[in-house]
Amino acid sequence: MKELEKKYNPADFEERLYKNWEDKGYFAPNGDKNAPAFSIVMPPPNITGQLHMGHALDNTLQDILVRYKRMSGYETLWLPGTDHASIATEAKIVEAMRKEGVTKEDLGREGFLERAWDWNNTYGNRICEQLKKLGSSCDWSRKRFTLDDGCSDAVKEVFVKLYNEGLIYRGTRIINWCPHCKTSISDAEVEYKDMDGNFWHLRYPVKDSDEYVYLATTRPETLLGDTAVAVNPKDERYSHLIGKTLILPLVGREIPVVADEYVEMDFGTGVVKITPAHDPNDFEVGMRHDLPLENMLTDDAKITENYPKYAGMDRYEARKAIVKDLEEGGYLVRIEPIKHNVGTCYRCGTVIEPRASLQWFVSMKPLAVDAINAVKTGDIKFIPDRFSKNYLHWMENIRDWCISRQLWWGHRIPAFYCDDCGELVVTKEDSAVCPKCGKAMRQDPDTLDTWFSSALWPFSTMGWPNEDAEDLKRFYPTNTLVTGYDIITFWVSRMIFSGYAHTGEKPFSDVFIHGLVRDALGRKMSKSLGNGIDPLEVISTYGADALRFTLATGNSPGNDMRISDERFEASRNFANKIWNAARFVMMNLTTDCDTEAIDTNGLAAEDKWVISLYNRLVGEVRDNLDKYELGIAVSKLYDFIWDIFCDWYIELVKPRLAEKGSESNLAAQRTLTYVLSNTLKLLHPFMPFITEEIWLSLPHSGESIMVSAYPVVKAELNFPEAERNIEIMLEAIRAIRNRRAEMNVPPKRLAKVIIVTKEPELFADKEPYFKRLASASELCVAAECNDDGTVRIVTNESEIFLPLADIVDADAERERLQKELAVAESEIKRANGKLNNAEFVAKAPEKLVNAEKEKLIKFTELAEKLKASIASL
RNA sequence: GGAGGUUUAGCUCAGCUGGGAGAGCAUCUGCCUUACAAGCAGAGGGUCACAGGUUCGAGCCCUGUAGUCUCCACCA
Repeated sequence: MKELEKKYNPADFEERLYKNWEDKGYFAPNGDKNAPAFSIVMPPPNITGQLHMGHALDNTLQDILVRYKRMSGYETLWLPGTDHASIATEAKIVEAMRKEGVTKEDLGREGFLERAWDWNNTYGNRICEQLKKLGSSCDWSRKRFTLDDGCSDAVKEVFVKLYNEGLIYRGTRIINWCPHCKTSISDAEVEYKDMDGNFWHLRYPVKDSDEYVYLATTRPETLLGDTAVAVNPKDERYSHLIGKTLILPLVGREIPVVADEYVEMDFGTGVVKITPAHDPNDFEVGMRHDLPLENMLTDDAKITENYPKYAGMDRYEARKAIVKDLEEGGYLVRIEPIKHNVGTCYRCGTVIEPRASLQWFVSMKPLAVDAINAVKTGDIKFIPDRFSKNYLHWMENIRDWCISRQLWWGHRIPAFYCDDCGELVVTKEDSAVCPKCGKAMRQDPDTLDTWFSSALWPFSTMGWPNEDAEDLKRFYPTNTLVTGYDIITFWVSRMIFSGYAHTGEKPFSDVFIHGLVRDALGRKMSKSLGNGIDPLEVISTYGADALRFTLATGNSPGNDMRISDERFEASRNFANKIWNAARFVMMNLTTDCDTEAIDTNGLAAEDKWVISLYNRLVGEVRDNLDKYELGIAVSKLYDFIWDIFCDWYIELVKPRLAEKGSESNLAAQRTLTYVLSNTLKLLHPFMPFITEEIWLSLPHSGESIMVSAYPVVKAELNFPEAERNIEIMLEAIRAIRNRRAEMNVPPKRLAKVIIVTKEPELFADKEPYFKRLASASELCVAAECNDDGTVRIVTNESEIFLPLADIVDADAERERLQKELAVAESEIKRANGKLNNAEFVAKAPEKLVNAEKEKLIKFTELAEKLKASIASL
């Protein structure tokens, strides 16, 4: 046992405690194979990342669950790791290189990868160190990386497996191309944004005719890639044109008019230009009509050399030039400004260009079946449930997943080509020899979508594909996944189908969804806005516990939250409150108290009262935690600690603490220590540092609060009579304080307190409390009181008289009592109204009807008392 | 175009299966009462967005309207 520093200063101990926990190995599973298992895999932060509020929230919630389960006797694993974040990391490194005047091509693939690994070795661990400051109790000895050998092996295994099952294929499709990142991206990685644009209304001449067809486009430069114009086959306006030939303006190419159901007759002119290489719908039309693919853009969105006049122009530059030429050639009919949605790259914000390209895809429909069932049957639950609707909608309308990326930092696609005979081999081996001609094969240069490896995270980290791996057997499927709603499609959905497809089991049972952290104005925190609050700064100013408390409080599942400095300050003040309460308890400890159990013999009513309330709190907190209501749990702890324990209980026992050595004194010490120590345990998952620091200073058994047992409800700790006894006293004290404050009676001006009650035993021996807490000079419990010049306070259980003749204004007193009488009478009216309502009496639960009856009696008595008081004035 | 969230005190938000509206911050009043001024004791402040409906009873359930935010889809 050691003394606490006078001032709460989290910086003094947080780091020391964390190091101790880690050194003692508390974060690792405790090896108790008889206990039930509980596991969470951490959503791996990107190696490019610095800890931001989103991580802080996500990991705080996970840590709360994990610490709770660990203390509740589960063998617990929280498995951490990092994500190589292929596109984000590569972009970052390329940018750094650009400043040095070096390009990827200068370094070559090997050189670039070397640099990327260096970068990972230097910065990849940074965020893990930051997570430690937050108090995250994850098992760092099991830390994984999506690009480490084990994860890479799992990726190859899955790729080969799905390829052999025909669920991974290579083909030419329209994909989303980011001209800045120079890679394909998946549909999920496209963000649509509202932008101003135009409809350029054009006309294309019909060959050997004076006729024109009129159509509109938002991307006039794609005219270069047109290989047809389409109309609806039922459209009589154009039936004479079907099969005719048009002359493509500016290019002079002859293109056919085709008939296709895809064209809507009512939209625009009912004529659509078809650019199969640059539009997904046009691509489909092109397939049906066997149209050529005319790719008119380079990989950085410049016009290809096939069109010398525009070659090398950027797509927007070309747009201007082409519009100008169309106008000059008489092909531009008019320009109509519109607002429309434009797809952009989720990483860099560049407008994406749909582009026909040879890529690898995962065939999603067959894989989605189990993933849909899992959520429909409740095998996997979203918390809150409403997110399952989002998820299902997405899964049920899923399209094939483009997984190849034209990047170097990532898992290289395990496919090999024979340049001689064109043979393709997909294998886990690092190299391949052509089975047909025996020559060395060339590996596909592309890498996989970064989410391909994240999708396997719950089991690749536990040793899969080795199905005998210890962790896999013990901790998979995991219990809960904690993540934000913004990542359900990217990640959660893909883990779910991958889990079923590769392990035959769900990856997790519960998906606990939280919202985004926003600034005080409700804006998403972002670097570009500069409105981010740095969690590390918050930790150094207010402490990790204050940060965690803030994030856990007033936050309900799935909803966004706003945070600001005032809230951190309030949380820090709470920590300070606990700190001082603990110091007070320790100051008064003269004997070694048992914190695991309490002998309730010889306890005073207030001791039983606080223990009884504590005992109820245990049940409620556990219940809330089990239902993922973390915010509710922590606010109940806050109320109990501050209001009940500090403001009332400690104040109530102060007089007894002066009577050193008495039985009453020892009982108070026992109660203080027991309740404080166990409340700290309840609070530990939320505020691990301060609870440990104090707990270690109190009498305790065991090495650390974090491996102590989470409190359980004990039937023998319910004391309803003591609760009533104390509540009635508190009501009287509150009423006296109230009245005195209203009358501006200074606290130092003491007054005799006379209580008239039918249950005098309730107030026996209560004088010290009224003296301390209600400025009483003495307490008289009497059958009646007719003193003049007294302040009268009427409560349900008693009437209280305060002789303050010199400051009492009889008229004011009368007026006040009249007001209270009016309130009482309205209550009577209300209760009568209910009880006279036959339907209420017939249909409402009996308990409620009885409560109303009791109220009626109470307020009737109260009104009588008030009337008598007024009459006697 | 479709779906969902949200609307509660001046501000930020809780309010768990329908049974008399809560917290923090801010404001006002009085207190350095020897754990804590990062504190203590009090006070004021809400037609629970609006309109209907179900119910004995609605902040909570249903329908509609409006504001706001988000997701999905995307017609050239």
